[in-house]
Amino acid sequence: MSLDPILLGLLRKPASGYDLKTVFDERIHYFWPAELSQVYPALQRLEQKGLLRSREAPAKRGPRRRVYQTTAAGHRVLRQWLEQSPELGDERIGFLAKVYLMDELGDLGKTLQYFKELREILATRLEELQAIERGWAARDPDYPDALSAQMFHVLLTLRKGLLSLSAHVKWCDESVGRIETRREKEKTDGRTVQGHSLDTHRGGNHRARHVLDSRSRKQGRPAAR
Amino acid sequence: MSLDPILLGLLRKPASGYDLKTVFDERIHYFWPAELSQVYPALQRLEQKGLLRSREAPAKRGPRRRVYQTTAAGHRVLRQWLEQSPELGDERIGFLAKVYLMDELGDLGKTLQYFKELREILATRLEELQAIERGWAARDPDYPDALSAQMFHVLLTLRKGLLSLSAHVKWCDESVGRIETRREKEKTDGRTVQGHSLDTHRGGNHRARHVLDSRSRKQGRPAAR
DNA sequence: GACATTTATACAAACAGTTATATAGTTAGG
DNA sequence: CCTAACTATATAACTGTTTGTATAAATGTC
Repeated sequence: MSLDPILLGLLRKPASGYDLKTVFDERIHYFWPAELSQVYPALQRLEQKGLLRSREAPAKRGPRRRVYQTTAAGHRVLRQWLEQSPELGDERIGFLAKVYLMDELGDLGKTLQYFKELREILATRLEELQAIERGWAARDPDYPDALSAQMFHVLLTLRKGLLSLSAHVKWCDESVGRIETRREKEKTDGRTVQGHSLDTHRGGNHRARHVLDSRSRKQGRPAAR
Repeated sequence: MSLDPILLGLLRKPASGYDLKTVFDERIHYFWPAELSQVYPALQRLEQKGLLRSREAPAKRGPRRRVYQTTAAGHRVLRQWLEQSPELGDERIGFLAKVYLMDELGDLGKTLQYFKELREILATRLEELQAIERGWAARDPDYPDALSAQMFHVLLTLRKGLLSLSAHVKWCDESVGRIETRREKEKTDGRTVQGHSLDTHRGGNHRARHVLDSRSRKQGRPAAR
């Protein structure tokens, strides 16, 4: 998927490209970041397709504003997208890729440091979301009841962030523990722990195999994602 | 970041583009999917830069193979990348974007159905990872001790997947519960729950504001990611 | 009045990734 | 012997995203 359906969803109420960028940076960036240079051409493209309409709007300060809004056709496209079944999509998780390859450094101390830094970054974002939740609760004695349909759906996304980030922080803590234990053992064992080859978990191959050894492709291919 | 450092990491042992695609589809795709049509040009580019070297290799079956391997320069670049501090990166979570906008459908039943389907997809992937972990444990009485440095790092990434997916499944279950409760209330209240506007959580504005109303930009911008 | 900041739009260039297609030798089954 | 499936490489066309730059009006402040 692309930015387009998100723009159609946000433009149920009129807004300029600049307004949209504000919203992306305040709320949406947690699950879909966007740059102005991506938003403006997208708005023009969607208007050409008839999914948005625009008008000049009086600018209180600064240059003239162009304000966009979703058309009936746009709403149809949006609903069509919303009714499709969920897909996991192709996540690219850079910080995990690094951990996967970090044995290259041959220094568990570096891995440990990496996890400690990562934990701080994740904990900071977690606190950010917790502050939002506390804010809602503080202002609304009935929270989390009596929310509008819109806010109810926003709450569901917020909960995802909270649960997900908590799990990530726990993972970091667990990893720090595992690394420290392993380092202890390295010292006691005289720093020559070699253990099993990477192939061990792939079945009892007598012929030593590297991670990259090729085998049946089709079987290994991921299912529909 | 891009595919490049991952290729440098995997090519510490020689492999062809085809071999690499196998590895991506078997192991790496959980955090970094890649297509052959992306791998081949990348290998050529990295060889031109002197980070990889290649040679023709005898093909046991099929056409001639070109086998790549990381050079000393490539290892330096890889280590440089590995030593950089972790970054969260720009995750794009399509299934969350949908939930965020799903109030458009005006039908909580659709949202409920969506979460039930999502739960199944996530639970299936979770079981996939649990099976891998069980496989390791079954074949190795000492598991998770006595792993090679490489396998230890792979274990850390596996644990991330397990904790992360568990949290996602719990989020789905929690959401299903919230939605069912809310639907009950809708019936009892005579299907006219309006609740608060979306602005409520943003502070006590007397002047009604929409999500998309523009406000100070710089403050709202996300910090370094 | 000079300068920085904010609001606002736009486009070019580069980078990253996906989909589709072409090619061709090898192996296994019917 | 034919064909399907597998192994293997390659490229073109496209889509999506990021980075950098140009422009310009209005506001605030030293």
